[in-house]
Amino acid sequence: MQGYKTLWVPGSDHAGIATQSQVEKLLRSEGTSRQAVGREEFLRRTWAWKEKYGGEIQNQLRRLGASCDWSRERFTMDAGLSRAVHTAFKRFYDDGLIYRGMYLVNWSPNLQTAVSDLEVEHETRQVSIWYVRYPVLPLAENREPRTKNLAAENREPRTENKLSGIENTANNSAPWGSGRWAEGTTEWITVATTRPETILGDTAVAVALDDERYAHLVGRMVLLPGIGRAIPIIADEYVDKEFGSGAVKITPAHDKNDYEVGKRHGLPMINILNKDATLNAEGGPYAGLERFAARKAILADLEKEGLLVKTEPHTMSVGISQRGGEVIEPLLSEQWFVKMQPLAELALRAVREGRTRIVPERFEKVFFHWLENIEDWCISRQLWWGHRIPVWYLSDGSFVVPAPDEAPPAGATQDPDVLDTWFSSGLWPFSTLGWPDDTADLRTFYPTSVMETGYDILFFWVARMMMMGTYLTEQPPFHTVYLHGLVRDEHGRKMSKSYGNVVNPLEVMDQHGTDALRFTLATSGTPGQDLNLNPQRIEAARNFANKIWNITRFVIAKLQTEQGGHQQSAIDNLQSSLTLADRWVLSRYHRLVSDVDRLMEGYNFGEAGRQIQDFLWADFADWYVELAKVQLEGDAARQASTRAVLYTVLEGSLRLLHPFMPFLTEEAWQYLTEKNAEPRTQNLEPNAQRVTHRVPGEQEVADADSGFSALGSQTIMYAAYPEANLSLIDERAEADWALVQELIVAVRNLRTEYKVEPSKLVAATVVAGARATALREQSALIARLARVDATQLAIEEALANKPEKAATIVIGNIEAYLPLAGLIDLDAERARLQKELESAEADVARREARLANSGFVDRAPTNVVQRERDGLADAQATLARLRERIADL
RNA sequence: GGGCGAUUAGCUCAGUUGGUUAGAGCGCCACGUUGACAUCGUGGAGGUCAGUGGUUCGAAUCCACUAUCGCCCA
Repeated sequence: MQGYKTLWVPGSDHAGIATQSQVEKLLRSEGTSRQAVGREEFLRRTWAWKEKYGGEIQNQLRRLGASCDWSRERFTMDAGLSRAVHTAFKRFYDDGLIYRGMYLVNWSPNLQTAVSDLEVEHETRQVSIWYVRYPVLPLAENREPRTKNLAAENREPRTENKLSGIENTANNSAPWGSGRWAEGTTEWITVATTRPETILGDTAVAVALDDERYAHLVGRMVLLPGIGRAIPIIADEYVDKEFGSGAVKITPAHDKNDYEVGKRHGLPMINILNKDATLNAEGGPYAGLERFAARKAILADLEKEGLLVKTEPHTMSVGISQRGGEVIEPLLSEQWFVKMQPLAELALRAVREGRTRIVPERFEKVFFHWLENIEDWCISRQLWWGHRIPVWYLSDGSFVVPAPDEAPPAGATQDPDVLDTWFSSGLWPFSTLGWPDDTADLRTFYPTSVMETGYDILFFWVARMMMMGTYLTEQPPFHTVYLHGLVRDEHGRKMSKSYGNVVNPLEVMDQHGTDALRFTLATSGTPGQDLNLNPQRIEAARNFANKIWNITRFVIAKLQTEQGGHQQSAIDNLQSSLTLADRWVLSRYHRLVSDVDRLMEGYNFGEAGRQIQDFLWADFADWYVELAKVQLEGDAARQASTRAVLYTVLEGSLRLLHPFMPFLTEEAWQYLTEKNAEPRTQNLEPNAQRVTHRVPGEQEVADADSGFSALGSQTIMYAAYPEANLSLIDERAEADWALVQELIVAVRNLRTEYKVEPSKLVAATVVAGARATALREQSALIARLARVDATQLAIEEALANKPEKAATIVIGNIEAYLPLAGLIDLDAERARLQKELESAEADVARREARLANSGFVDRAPTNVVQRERDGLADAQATLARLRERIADL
């Protein structure tokens, strides 16, 4: 519509975890599992599942009328995009940005895979904190702890049981669980923990550096309950002496902070968990138990051994799996990572330097904060559905990363893991256009222009596209990120299947129409703000659609001439013969076009839509259409000009509204312009054909006269988007017409107050002084719209004898009298006028006070002061006339 | 703990850089089948713009603090 060459590539990612979970669920229902069917069969089943259910979003998009290029639909697992993934991995690896290592990662026991930091949600929970005392070994028996560094030489977490040779040396050999295990102990240190089961993996007890309570114990050894391992007491800056007992157990393989402490002190890292969160052999007597069962068991034993000092309620934040919902387990394992810092720097710079702009701007701060504190990205997933990591291992333990077109070495085996789905989604802006090949699409459409998505995936997706795109293509993938809010239910609750408040867009579209849903979604909120989808609002939008349809029917009917033709005409040559109402509606229309343009440029789509609705309903339908009925009773010239205005304004408004309500406007526009022999756009607006080039990076259509304009008469999609003709914005006409409207509304109001039957015509005398001539020109309209008998409507400069028994209207210097025979009660009329008088007095007083304030007169802009002066003059006139009238009565 | 957002009519929400008496839809009241439209029309009621303080000639709008709700990050 504006002549830009645009492309919207539709498609979807493979949603690795979610999809695999669904297919595994399906397999379970068949009594089998992915392990049982094997990788190949599992992938076959997953592709089949994807073919069956994967198109839902695409179907919704199609129904919504999204103008995607469906011929270019992409899927992250397509061959082309997979090659892009492989290429990107290779590039990052060769450049030293991808590495593999044994680190503490977020482990999802349900899904049995590592997940990234972003896939862990934090939930505040009420838990218990247990105080457990550990026996401190006598000085003589203080032994060197087993020191073992995790580092390179020890990749696999230790899983074998190494308890042999270590038992309780506190002068007794009673076994664990006997209730006498700690007998004879004379010194203790008490630690506080929320996870007693991890005691089994402790490799130290730490106290604060400056904690005098424990200073004498630092360097001593304690005996680990349940296991009998001797571990040291160390001092570390990490410990907060105010927290708990001031002494904390250190479990480097199962806690992020402990991991750091462990690294600082060279502590062994003992992994006590299996992949399914049951305890492994390191769990000693608790091996084989599930983590929470183990917790119970060990607490019971601690109690029995007299080691449980106390239990307190505690509030803490727990990491929850975004997909699985279970508690995430920090687990030491070998994974692939992307070094984030250098990539984050690129993305940060792009936004800081304004090469990419985030709308609304406040999200830039969030974006900066996240990227400035980013940690390396764990990209390997222990899943089958996804892009298999392009790394092959040789029998000697070394590995190679071949290029996509290189064959892996014979006999090598590929890494069994797949990449995080977002790794491939992060390449979307260019992988879908053919990258890494230098394709015509890539040259034409990359970098893209506007990335529009929900703020909830700013980090997951937008930041990764920015980082990966800027690194791999040396330019930010888009110049603008437009973030919308999330759609919630009518009371602001998140839509969820279990809650049953999910709105199915397809059902809404069946019920109220696609345009109603689109218009509601587009106009219910503001950028970046969540939107509560109110069903009543959808109905209202449907009613609006119906209104437009009826307006269009009316206009089309009025375009029929006596000859049976469907007459449309341009307003160009009619300027001189336009009525005040015509000039008013044209002015309002061009003001609207100008406002909509400004709002759209500023990404204020909702406000733009609301203004179009407001104009069409309140100005065009409620007023102009009613006026046009009267004007169409005039002579041939008046009829012709009225038709021209009706046609011009409606046709333009339909184009203006088209992005919001594409189906209705297309249909209405087709009917309205049906008999068009040639494109009307040339006549409608002086600049309508000009193809502009306003957004940097957009591709200009080769030639404004090619195809584009020729198709303009066939579909509204190719018709030019309206441009405002500022010369038609007529302040004077708007002000003059506002007075007429005010008069009409005042008469209607009086009719209602005096309970005049709607069908009854009344008489009226208007005294308008200098405005009389101008108002007289509108008398036919006033008579019809106010339901005044045209033969009994008098508009005078002045009136010698004012009617006694008549209801009075005062608007500034204008008075109107309605001699409502038999209905006027003078007392009631006086009381009514008295009320108006009071409001006018208040108005005058307020304005006088403002104008008496020298600060206001001196410092406010002149137009504001002038408006105040004009308003005061009007109010004073109203006041004077009301006083006069009341006195007369 | 840090940050962000919201708080405006009974409900759901607008209100662009501060500038007449704060708007819309739905709901409510009264009236109405006038040849576009009852999925409608006409008229109306309804708000100390969460609170306090400040800046300003002027604050729903800017600043500070507080309260409540929600979200993000740690």
